[in-house]
Amino acid sequence: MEHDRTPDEYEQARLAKLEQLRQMGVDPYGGKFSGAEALQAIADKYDPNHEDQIVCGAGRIILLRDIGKLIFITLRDRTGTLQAGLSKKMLGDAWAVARLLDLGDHIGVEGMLGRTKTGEITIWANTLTLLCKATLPPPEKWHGLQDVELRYRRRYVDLFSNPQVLATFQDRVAIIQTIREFLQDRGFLEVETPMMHPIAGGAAARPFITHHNTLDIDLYLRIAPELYLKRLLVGGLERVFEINRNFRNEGISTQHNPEFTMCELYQAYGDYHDMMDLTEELICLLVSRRSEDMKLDFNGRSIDYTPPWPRKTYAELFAEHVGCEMSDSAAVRQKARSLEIGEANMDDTVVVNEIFEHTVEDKLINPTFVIDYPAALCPLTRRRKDNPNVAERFELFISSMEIGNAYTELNDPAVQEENFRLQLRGQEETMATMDEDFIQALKYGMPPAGGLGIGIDRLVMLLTDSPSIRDVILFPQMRPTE
RNA sequence: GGGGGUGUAGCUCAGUCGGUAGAGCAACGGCCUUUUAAGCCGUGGGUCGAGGGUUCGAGUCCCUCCGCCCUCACCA
Repeated sequence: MEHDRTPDEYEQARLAKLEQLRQMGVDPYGGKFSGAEALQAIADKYDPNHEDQIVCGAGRIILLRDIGKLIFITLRDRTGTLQAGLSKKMLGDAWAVARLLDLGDHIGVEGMLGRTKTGEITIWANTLTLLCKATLPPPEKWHGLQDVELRYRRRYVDLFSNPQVLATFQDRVAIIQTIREFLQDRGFLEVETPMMHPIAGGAAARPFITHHNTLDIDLYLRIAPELYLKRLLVGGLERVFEINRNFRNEGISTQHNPEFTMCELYQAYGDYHDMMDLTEELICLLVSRRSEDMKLDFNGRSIDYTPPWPRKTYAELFAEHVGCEMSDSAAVRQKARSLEIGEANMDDTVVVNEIFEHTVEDKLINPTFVIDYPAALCPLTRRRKDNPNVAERFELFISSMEIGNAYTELNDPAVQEENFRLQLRGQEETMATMDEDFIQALKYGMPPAGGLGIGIDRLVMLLTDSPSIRDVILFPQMRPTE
């Protein structure tokens, strides 16, 4: 539909100008433009005592004021904005080009760096080079692009018309860079493991299925890199991490996108307490770069990241917020019924977890480590030595969102194999495949280790006060338009 | 999948009780050599998301469908 659209009056007008430019011998799509300095750098070197500096800049026209024989243009590049003054007298033949400029075009100008009567730093152009004629108009200059659907579908327009959106994605880049540096400083090696898995493992989620023609096998887009990163532990990469996409074929919401970015890391000879220390240190570092007092607003609420963060056991939080012990099966069942949880066909552990998710998680606003999960929920986790029903696992909650998930990794191949068997029982065929190779890897010996996963998108949401995951993913998944 | 909201000009938005479809920006034409979201004069621009229904008459009321947003459910 988009392709068949007949040009509207706006596009027609610009196409007509484009044709005029071609007839004048001007390439409306320009080419390499050498010598342009960053606009901010140009503005910075303005010197009222030397208004004879010749400078060269390029950018997109975001505002245009036509005063007759003089046109003022606000140019923007990656560094900022700067005014260009185009006068009929100074441009000569190129004045004809100037008169055909529109909002959204890219141009390059060269000329003297000066000021206007009102003090605005301005490049008084001697030459004007058209670098790209835009044949569709930008959104309204006051409000930018507001329509949420269009913002996601045409993120390129969102980015150039809403400066705050660009700033958020620049923040995202900086955050991820800081995470990389933090981990590299601690001796973690960044690796890339397969995105296409013959067996979808490392998490319980419905995978996307694809097919390799030559091998004639189905493959799954990975739901987690965990099992491959642990193979690397076996291989001797004692500190390893990966920041990359996971794919889960599940619901879409303000906290879920089918593809999302996860940072997973593994540290040999560590445990989940080390992972808590590391998580707290990392996130506090990120927060400290954006906040003087370790507080950041999210969704209209102030979140206090001041360490140390509480580390409370699952059982403790359950008793505190639910009002009964999780071991009290009768009370737990009664509570479940009062929450309208269909508990009849569920194991006690599952019922407890349902109640936990309904009752406890939305109370966890400031960063909180929930530790020591029921072992039955954690097939990849080592059990506590003093209590085999409890797994050495934590989840980090901030603003009721699960931000991190970590364990002391299970490295006993026999226990791992048994856990897989229990997990596979009763599951759908597509998800029920034993990863024999992973068990084999464990048999060669995986050092005891702490492992951690941090949901990067959700973390960026918190750090940039973005209420939806779509606001921190450049191209969120949308239903295609027909 | 359930519930709620929303869809009007390129963009941002009004549109009352059912009675000729509106504004700003943008566009087009004109004036203007120091503007600052430039200003002034003039002109054009609509499948009111799609389809059906009620009505003398529907942007408005009803039904179906579609997109998007929120929310619940689902979701180690």
